[in-house]
This record gives sequence, C-alpha cells and structure tokens, in this order.
Amino acid sequence: MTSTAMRTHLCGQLRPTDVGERVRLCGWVASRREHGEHLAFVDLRDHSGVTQCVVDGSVDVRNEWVLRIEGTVRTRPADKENAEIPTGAVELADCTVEVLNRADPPPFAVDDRTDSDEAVRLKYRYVDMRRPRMQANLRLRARVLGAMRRAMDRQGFAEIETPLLWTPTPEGAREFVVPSRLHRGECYVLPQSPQIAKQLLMVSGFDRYFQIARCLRDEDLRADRQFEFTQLDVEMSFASDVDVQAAVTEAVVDATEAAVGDRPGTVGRITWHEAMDRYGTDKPDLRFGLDLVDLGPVFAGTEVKAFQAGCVKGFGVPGGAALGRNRLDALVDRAKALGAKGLAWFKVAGADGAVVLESPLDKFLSDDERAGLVAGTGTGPGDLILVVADEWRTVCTVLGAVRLELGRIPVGEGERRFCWVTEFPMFDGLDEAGNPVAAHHPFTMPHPDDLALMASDPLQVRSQAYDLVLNGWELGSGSVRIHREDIQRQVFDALGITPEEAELRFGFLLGAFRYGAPPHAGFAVGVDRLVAILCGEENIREVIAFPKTQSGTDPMTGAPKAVAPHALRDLGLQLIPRTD
RNA sequence: GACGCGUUAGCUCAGCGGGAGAGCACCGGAUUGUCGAUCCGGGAGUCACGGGUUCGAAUCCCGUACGCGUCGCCA
Repeated sequence: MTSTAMRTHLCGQLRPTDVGERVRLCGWVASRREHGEHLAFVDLRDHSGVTQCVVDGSVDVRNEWVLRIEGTVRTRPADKENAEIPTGAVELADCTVEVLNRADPPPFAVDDRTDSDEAVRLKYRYVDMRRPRMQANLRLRARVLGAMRRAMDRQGFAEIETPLLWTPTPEGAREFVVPSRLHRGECYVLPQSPQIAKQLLMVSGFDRYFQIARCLRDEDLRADRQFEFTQLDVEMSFASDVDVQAAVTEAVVDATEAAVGDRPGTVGRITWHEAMDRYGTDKPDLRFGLDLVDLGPVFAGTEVKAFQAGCVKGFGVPGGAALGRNRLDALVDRAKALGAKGLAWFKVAGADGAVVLESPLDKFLSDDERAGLVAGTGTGPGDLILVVADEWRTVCTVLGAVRLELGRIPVGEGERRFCWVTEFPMFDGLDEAGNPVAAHHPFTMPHPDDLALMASDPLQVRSQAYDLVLNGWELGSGSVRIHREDIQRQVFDALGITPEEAELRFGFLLGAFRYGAPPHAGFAVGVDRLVAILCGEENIREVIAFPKTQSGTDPMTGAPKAVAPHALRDLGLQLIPRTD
C-alpha cells in the first residue's frame, strides 16, 4: 500500500527489523546537518514521519527540496539513537541522493513548533498542510467520513446525490445566487441543505437515504461556521425520532472510534426544557457540573427586592470564594450584557455549621434564606454561590453563560459527552407582525400532545425536533416531518403563511406530498464541527483543507474576484457601483 | 451592521515620544555523529495605509484596509 515504482517505504516506517535492507524513500528535506566534506545528515519527511539519512560527503540540498534517497537500513551507533522519533533506532546509510525537485525556502517553517498568522497559512495553504498537525487533522477527517459512510451503508441507507443548482426558497439562511445564462434574469441558488430534496426522496420510496452533502449559506462566518460546510444528511421513512437517532448515533459513535480509537460512552437524552433548566443552554456541555438549581422556594416571601421575580436560580462554585473582586465584577458585567438585571454573589465562609456569607446582599437576607441558599446549592466554606432572578428564560440563559465562563474545558481535553436534546419548542418568540417564528423549518411536526395548543397558545407548543450535542457544541439537528396536509396547514396558519404564499414557496413539495408521502423523519450531522472536536481544535478552519477567512475571502486564490465583462454580458448582468 | 484585540525583516515577536532590534529562516565560510546540530561572518524593513498632534511619531490621536474573536445574522 505504501510502495510505488519510485519508493519502497514511507519515511516513518523503518524499524530495526528492516536492518540490512536496501530501500528507497521519497520525501521533503526536513532538515540538513552538514559536518564538512565527509559527513552530512538529511532528515527526509513525508506524511508518515522522518528518517535520518547519512550521506558520506557534502550534499547540496535545502529545506523542502523533494528528494529520492536510496540507502541501506542500519542500526544507529550506540548512544546515537533518537528516542524522540519512531524511526530513531535506525538510519539510512550508503545513501545516493536524487533531487526530484528544488524548492524555494518556505514562507514559514514546516513544523508544529510555531504557529504562523492564519492569513499567511491560508495564502500558502499547500505548505501549511505539509505540517504534521494539518496532516493529522485532515487524515482524521477522512477516517470520520469513511466510518460514517460504512455505518450508513451497513444500516441499509442508500447514498443519493441531490442538485447543487437548486431553486430559491425564501426565508431561512441567505442563499448563494447563481445567475442563469440560458434564462436571463433568472437564478438558481446553492442549497442551504438538501432538506426539501431528501423529503422528496422519501415520497419516491427511498426509505433510508443518506448523503455526505456540502451545504452553502451566505451568512457571516465564525470559528464554527464557514460559507460551505459538510453534513452527514439522513432521512428515513416509516420511522420516528428514536429510529433516526439510533441510526445517527451509530454513525457518530463509529466515526469517533475510527478517529480517536475508543468508543464514546452512552449517548444521553435530555429534553430541551431540562437542558435549559439545568445547564442554561440548549447545547449543554456535560463534561462538568455547576448544575443550575431552583432557589424559588428559598426566596418565596423574600424582603430582598432583587430576588422578587418569577424565577430565582443559581449554582454553587466549589472553591469559588477565592475569586477576586475583579473577576466577580466581570461576571456581573457579563450577566448584565446578557440581559440580567444583575448577578448576586455570596462567598461561603465560617465553620462548625455556622453559615456566614460574604456578599453585598448578605445584610438583607434572613437566617432561613442564608441556610436555604447554602443547602440548595450544596455549598460549604470556601465555595461561591451565584444567583440570578428574572423571568425563567433570562435566568437560565444568563446563568448558563456564567456557568460556561467558570467551568469551560478546552475542546481537546476531557471526555466526549454526546447527548440528544429533544422536544425543542415549535416556535421561538413572535415577529413584528405578531406571528410566531418557526424555531426549526416549517415542515417540523409538532409534539402530538400539544396539537391542541397550536391556535390558542403556540409558544407553548413543543415540536418533534431534536439536536445532537457534543461537549457544548451543536453537532446537528433534525425532526419528524409533517406528512399530513391538515397539520401542515395548521402550522402555516400559526406562522401566518397563507395557502397562496405556501403554494408559491413550497408548491412543488406540497404537490409531491399529495401523491403519497410516507411518515418520515431525518437529521443532519455537522461533520466539520464533529471533526474539529475529535481533533481537539477550537476552529473548524483547522479541519478544512481550503477554508475562507472570516470575511469570506481566500488569500491563496484571491477569491472572490471580479469576472470578465463578457461573462457578465452572457448572464445579462450589470454591476451597480457602490455608493458608500 | 456593532464592539474588542491585532498589523514592526520571509516567519515568530520585543521595542511604546529622540539611534530599526532579537531568535529562526536566507547567503558565504568552518566543521567526521548530528538530530530544532554548532561556530564565525553577511544581506535583509514603505514599523499595514492615510491624516493629525509634536521641535521630533513604529510609539500619542483620528480615519481606512486587512486578520482574529464575540454580538447581530445562521427558518
């Protein structure tokens, strides 16, 4: 698998068992150490590692030149072994060096010891990817994709491609527009996801579909977001949420094992409401505690104005009493920035059962409240208690952010805790017109127990939408889809979408549904995020071969660029100069 | 669109109101066991760009560009 007509071994392969063999290696010069006319060392590197080659004479080579070296494997002299590298017990002797290609000095060193500015790395991405870190990341990504594909295949899913040139579907993410040459003035768009196409495949009878699909969204970029990203896209007919979750779990667990060697533990389940209540977020990081607790009963009849609110929650921070005033002030500022009126803190002090709290608010507390606060948060001397009072949603969100601030574990450390978050709300607040805003897409099936609330109290309606979360990152989402026209109409009604409007936007899908739509459900896993976490990278650009910068440019190619005037003419387009 | 941080040699960075610096890389020389080899020598700069303050600006102020992070946005 490694030998070719040009080489017999890889540079990281040779061991003492190979001693005596005449071998040929190909690779790049990682370093060269000359000792005069009679001795020189050349470290030859490929993706597998480095081999030291001993040249009896001087060699005219430079870093990153491409060489083929033929030599005989021998054990290194006593005391000259290099324990730092896997090939360190041997070296290549009696070498003949063939220069396959010279190279300019690289713009930065091809190693993991220093990290260049990302713009420079992206400009010379082909050099950057020669570094062990990028080689490891992209090869791990390849193993993840392979394992996912095998897992889906094994479970009987058919891989089907869907169009990249799709039709505009207003709403949702901003779409990349592709002007049509043959139909002047009209456009395709690049798909935000294969969502509608895969639902059509269900109508066609492909009861288990998957695709490793590229999705494109013209929205602002982030550490965990690129214009184009890769999803493991899945849809199943005659199946419910638990079936989809089981199939996807299989794929991500296999992928994790293929990537890092061990299978993650049980994938937990938690409802959206419980996730918000306990962790203050819909994508909880389960690797650490600091669970939020309800302090409502403690302050039920309180005199403390700040705690007279619909919801009072908090949590204890073990050892947190050591936090300095600056740090606490920063936390209070953060809480206020997130919409809380404040963040109350109490340092637990004292001993022998006597509860002593240090806090600006302490003098307003009753003895019962002091005791209840400490008991409720399970804290003791040396710990810190943080409390927020407001309406439930604000309390949870603010405490969730503070919890992360205090407990967050770097992405590359600790265990991997997958978790399904279920029963998301159907709607997410109201828009300017007073209509509820769909939290997922409008084909998401409401929770069967909440159908009666659709007209009367839509914001209380739960949906059959679910997310997969790993260590505080949203890995993907999915739902049971609506396959019945009457329920679809109810949802459109609730969203304020008229039948005419629905026909205009999704007519072809609704039409297809009249020809025998099976019950179906699906999911999509964000592959870039999963791979980033498995690589221990905070940023998905580190697991993408040719990513864009935060402003959507490619420093290597210079894209985006103006196109030639004749290209615009062919499309019937004219540029409007910027006026700002 | 908003806020924050950054931009000094090919790369990583120090310098923060008065001489443009270091390590690595690069070029030349020395060197028979190095492994980020070592030693000697050398070349290398629009201090991102524009404006302002000042006797004097890499340094202080304003603006712009670019990069990164966060918010908005991502049904």
